Amino acid sequence: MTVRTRFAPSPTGHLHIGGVRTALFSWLYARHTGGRFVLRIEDTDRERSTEEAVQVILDGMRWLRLEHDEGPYFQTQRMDRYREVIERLLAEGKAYRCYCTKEELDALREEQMRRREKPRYDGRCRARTEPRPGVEPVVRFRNPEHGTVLVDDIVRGKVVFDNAELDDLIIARADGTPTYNFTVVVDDLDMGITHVIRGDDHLNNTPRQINIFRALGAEPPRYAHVPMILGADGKKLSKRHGALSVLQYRQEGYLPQALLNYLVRLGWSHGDQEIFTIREMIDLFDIADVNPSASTFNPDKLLWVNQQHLKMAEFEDVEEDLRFQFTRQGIDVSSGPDLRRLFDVQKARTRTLAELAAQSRIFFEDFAEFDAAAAKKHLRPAALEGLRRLRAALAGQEDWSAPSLHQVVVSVAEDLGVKLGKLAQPLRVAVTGTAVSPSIDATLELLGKARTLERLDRAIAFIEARADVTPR
RNA sequence: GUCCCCAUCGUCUAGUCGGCCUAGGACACCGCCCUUUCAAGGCGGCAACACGGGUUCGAAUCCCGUUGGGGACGCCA
Repeated sequence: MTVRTRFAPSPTGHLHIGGVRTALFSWLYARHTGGRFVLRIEDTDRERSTEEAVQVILDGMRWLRLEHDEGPYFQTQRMDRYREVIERLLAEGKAYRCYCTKEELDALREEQMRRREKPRYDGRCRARTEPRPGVEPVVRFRNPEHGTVLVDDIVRGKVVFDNAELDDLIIARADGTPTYNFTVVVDDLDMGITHVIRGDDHLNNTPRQINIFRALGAEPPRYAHVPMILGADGKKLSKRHGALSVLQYRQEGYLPQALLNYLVRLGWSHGDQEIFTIREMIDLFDIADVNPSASTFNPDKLLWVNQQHLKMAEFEDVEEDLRFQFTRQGIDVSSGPDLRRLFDVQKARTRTLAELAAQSRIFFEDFAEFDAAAAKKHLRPAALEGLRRLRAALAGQEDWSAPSLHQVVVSVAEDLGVKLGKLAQPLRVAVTGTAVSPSIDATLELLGKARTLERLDRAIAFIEARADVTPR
């Protein structure tokens, strides 16, 4: 039997970290087993579903490269099918029309809460045969009254629910549209889903869904309820608790493989290994190894994982997102160093593409002024002689590659009889405006000869003016 | 409130059938080293089996309870 998993988000907001992880687990499991991964958009709530949200989900999944093998299916396009199944259940007496008003149900709920009972529909319309004038009925599923339902969950183990705890849930609203717990069952059945991998918050829905499967004469799929991701406050991660849209992570310069790596380690591990390529995740991941306890989202670790992936990344792999960062930060990369070379130099020193772009601005644009602290410390009269000699040596330099430039700096330092640091730091501040940059030879190479000389002149003039030294 | 789930360092986790656990790794934090800056890297430090009962020669590992945390209880998904 081929494994078929699915990711079934509802387009009512952005796609956040929690959703991404269940999508990842489903995708990984399908890939690991050579199965199929289905994408389904659960948009039966017409009030809250939007076209934009659908697009955001699709864009997010594409960016993450969690490609689906089938779909996206839209529930709104399957209305006829749901209606057909509802009619069938009604005809077979497995569902019935309920004429209770919202007011009545609210009162019932309130009363039950007051009596310290679990709020649930009491089945008062179960035996009703006559319509009630003026009330459009909803359709309720006739849940078994006795016995138990066993959920044999892959990550939770066996969980038993008492049917007496469950009530007759609404499967069709007064306007005839079907509701979640029902459409999920019809879809998972029609789409041949073998493994439902979803958030822990659905565990309580599962016995109801299993009962509907049985009423339809079908065997339910296997279930795997994965633990939730909690925010720093220990509460379920949601928009209010710092759950950012996936695309937000793209904007902040995270790599999709790093985000996925971080997420896969939340609730799953393979010995002491922290960094996984996508290939390794596919090979090693098994839904049965997911642990059952909830975990807390830790932005610091995500940053570290991203840094690790950035170090290993190939230019081709990140080029698109890197260009996106430059554009986003208003940096025109059309004139300046080769991006590939820049990336290779910078990738080991930054944690995100956003940082990488920000720290690379000086290779494309002139800086407005020297960083005050850096200038005060390094652009002093004592540095003048060294900078002048460097200016002269570099002006005559033909081979503008890092190794040769390194030689130039080293020999000037030797001539001067100073340690490299004494010369390199003033030079760094002179050409970048700050005390922080890649190694000085790589910095010069990336800057190019023209920019380097120009900035050296400017720095020399700056010191002369400041120290009131007569130019020579 | 009722039902369901969970419980190892601040956080993510290792912990195969109970003995190899004086509880390992990673992030963060703190030192030191390396060093042309910042990083990266190397070395070291801090830090946990929630509590109480059992079972057993032996329990972080099994059982029960307590406590704590989370989730669900919609004509939302």
